[in-house]
Amino acid sequence: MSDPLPKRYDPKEAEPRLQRQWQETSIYRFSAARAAAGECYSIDTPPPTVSGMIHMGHIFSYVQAEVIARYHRMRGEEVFYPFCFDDNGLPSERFTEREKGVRARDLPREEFVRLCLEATSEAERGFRDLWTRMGFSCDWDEIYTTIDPWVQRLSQRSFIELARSGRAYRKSMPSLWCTECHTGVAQAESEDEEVPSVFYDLEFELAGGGRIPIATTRPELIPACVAVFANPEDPRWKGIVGKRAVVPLSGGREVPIHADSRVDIEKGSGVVMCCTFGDTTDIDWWEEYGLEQRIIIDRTGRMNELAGFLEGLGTGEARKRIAERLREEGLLHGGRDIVHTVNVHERCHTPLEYLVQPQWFIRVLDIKEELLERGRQIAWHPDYFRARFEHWVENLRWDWSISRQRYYGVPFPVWYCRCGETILAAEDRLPVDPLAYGPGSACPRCGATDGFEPEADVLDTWATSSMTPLINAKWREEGERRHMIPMTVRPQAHDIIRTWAFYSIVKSHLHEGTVPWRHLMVSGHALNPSREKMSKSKGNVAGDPLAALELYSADELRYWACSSKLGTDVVFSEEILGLGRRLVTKIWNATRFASGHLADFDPSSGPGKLLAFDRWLLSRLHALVERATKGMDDYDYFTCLKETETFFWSCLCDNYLEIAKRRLYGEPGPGRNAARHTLRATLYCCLRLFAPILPHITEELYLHLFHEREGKPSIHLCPWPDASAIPVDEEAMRLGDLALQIIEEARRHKSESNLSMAAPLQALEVACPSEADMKGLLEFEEDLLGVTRAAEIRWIVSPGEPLTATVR
RNA sequence: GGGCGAAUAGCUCAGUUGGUCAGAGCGCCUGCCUUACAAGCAGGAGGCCGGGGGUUCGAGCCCCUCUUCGCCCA
Repeated sequence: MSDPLPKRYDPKEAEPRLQRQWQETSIYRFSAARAAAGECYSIDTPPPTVSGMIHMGHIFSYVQAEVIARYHRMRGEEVFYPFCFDDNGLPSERFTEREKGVRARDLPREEFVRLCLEATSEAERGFRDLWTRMGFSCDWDEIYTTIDPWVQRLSQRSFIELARSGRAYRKSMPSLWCTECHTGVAQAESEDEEVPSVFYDLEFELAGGGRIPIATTRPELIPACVAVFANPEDPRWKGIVGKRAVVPLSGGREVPIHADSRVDIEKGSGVVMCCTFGDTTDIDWWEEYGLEQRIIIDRTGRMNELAGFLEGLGTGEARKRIAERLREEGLLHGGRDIVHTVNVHERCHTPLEYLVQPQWFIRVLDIKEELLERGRQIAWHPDYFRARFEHWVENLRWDWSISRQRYYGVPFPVWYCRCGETILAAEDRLPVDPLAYGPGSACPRCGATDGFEPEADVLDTWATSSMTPLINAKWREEGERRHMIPMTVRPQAHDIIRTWAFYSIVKSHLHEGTVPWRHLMVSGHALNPSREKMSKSKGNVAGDPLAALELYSADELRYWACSSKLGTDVVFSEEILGLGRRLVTKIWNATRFASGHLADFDPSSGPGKLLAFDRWLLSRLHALVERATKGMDDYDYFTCLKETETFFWSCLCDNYLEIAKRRLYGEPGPGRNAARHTLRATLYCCLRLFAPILPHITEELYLHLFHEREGKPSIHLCPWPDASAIPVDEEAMRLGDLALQIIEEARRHKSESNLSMAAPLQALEVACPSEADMKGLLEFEEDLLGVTRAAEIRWIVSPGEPLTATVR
């Protein structure tokens, strides 16, 4: 046995030491062979987006998943817990631009990509250090990034397969465009934002004379006006339908007036203009009524020559300018300040435009039902988040746009021949960058061998990161892990249900005809003390994990991350961290005490005859293990933590330890032996129940007190406690609770008399409800005398009355 | 406008299928150096479980409705 434990636990010294030890002995290494042979618990680790922002939200969500990983490892399952990064795409580009002080479009593409690789790999080192410092038990040998060549190959293979089957298609059609980022975006990357605006009241002239009022928030789109609409039910405007309206400031250009029920009678004047394209209704009308297409906004958000005198202006400036002109012409009758909802890009909050560009899409609108069914085949934790997914799928109105007019990403393995043919790369040439290489074969349609135009766009990052379940399974790669399809669980936060979860379900459905995972573990957000979603930019400890690790131990931060039920948002609170510190200290002190009494104890000698209070504690422990295990099985680490904490503090420390002291300090004998056995078993059990959440303190204490006899090199390789191996004695449990009431009364008396708990008592008089209970309670007498310091207990029976104890 | 959560002690939250469920921790008050722990221990005060209806022998728990807050989507 090693030296006695020091009086204080020093996590700053112990945690890094233990983390080094875990790494050196590779205790978390994944064994593919064992996994294929037995039970594999596979985790589709979320690859964090490398955008330089590591914040407490990461810690919060990843700890929760990590705890579950540790639990299943202790259950004897082979845990596949890789680590990975999503390091290409817009967020990484933006990060690189900030970090390196450059702008992508000012640099040669290759140069920019090189800078991106540099910046992201630096950021990844930061992640890795933090992950290690938090004690995360992922297998660093199973690391990948979404820009790794083999991952690119896998992503391109997915695209080619979808293109071959017609599931992916290229089409020039109106789609969402960010004029700030110069790229198309998908519906999932847009969000609604309330912005103040002006509702302008305009007038259009009618071709045959007369005027009609039209209200709009976007007068700068007037040059793009291709029709005017009124509601057929609107009595005010029955007369104008079928006539033609003259577009203001257009030199007399006329557009048709149609009736359509989608016009809101209540809003504005009840007459609206239809432009190329102001909103999705404009797009619908353009298609259904075969309207002209007048594109006046270019990729950078500036007005083009079709906009006449507005040419060269941005939309905001154009709006002001045209409003002035309309007022001069007497066609503008003022405006009202309003707040309305605008569709903006989630990354930069720029209002999105609808531009017509050739884009690749993955067709999903026709398989909504199948996707909903896949959603139902997954066990969601908590279950109510499934509704978010379903709601999203039901309300989808665009196919998934996967073209990004950017630089740093997985290239489309595609060339276009002059004859119009789309040439897909051959499988054995992947990964391929068409900007650097040709297809390596002749055009299958016209036989041309050169003059191919490479696709310059890159794939949406989600097109690759949606593959993570298949990347983990090394899909159609050497060493493919078929048994990991589907994976066991995807842990993620609730904000990316519509993106990551949704796209992953799409890909697994299309490629493998199955769900990507059996379970989906959805965590909430970490909030700062003002209940806002956290961000490091706020510059406080609450947002910065590295700053927090200066003040708190990894175990304390983990305690905080597990201090609420899965799925709920939680405030970063120093108070909760304080509770974590309290618990760690308590565990240390209790074990230090136990260690003094267990140093020379040989558990193999057996428990001998257990006393009543020993049986009471073990029965309570049995119930605890059942509840804690059920919690963990249901992804409810919080219940496991709280139940264990309450048991440990109250049952074990406050009561049992105090009760057993007399025996532990006493002469060797059966009573002492039974207490040592009970204490050792209970403590070892509790440490293991705490181990997934508090891996450092429990490891430190395990190594000190249990390692030698239990054999396993780490508590994290020890088996999770088995409730069925802990004896239950219902009667001892019931009577033990009654006996505690006697102790309570003695304590109350001492407290109210301002006496020390060590103060002796003359006598306790205990009135039992029945003769039988009295007989049962007599078995507790020796321990009761010890803990209350009473000289004697006088037992009487008061039939039918609740038990009472009185100090005499 | 639709969906999903939440409303329980001053604060942060537990309360599994309706019947010892009126709970925990923090904070507060009163004591206690008790041979692990004063970062501790013992004791105490604090709530008609958001409002209103209903079902039931019985409702934080189920149903309806209203109010407030948060998130998601239009």
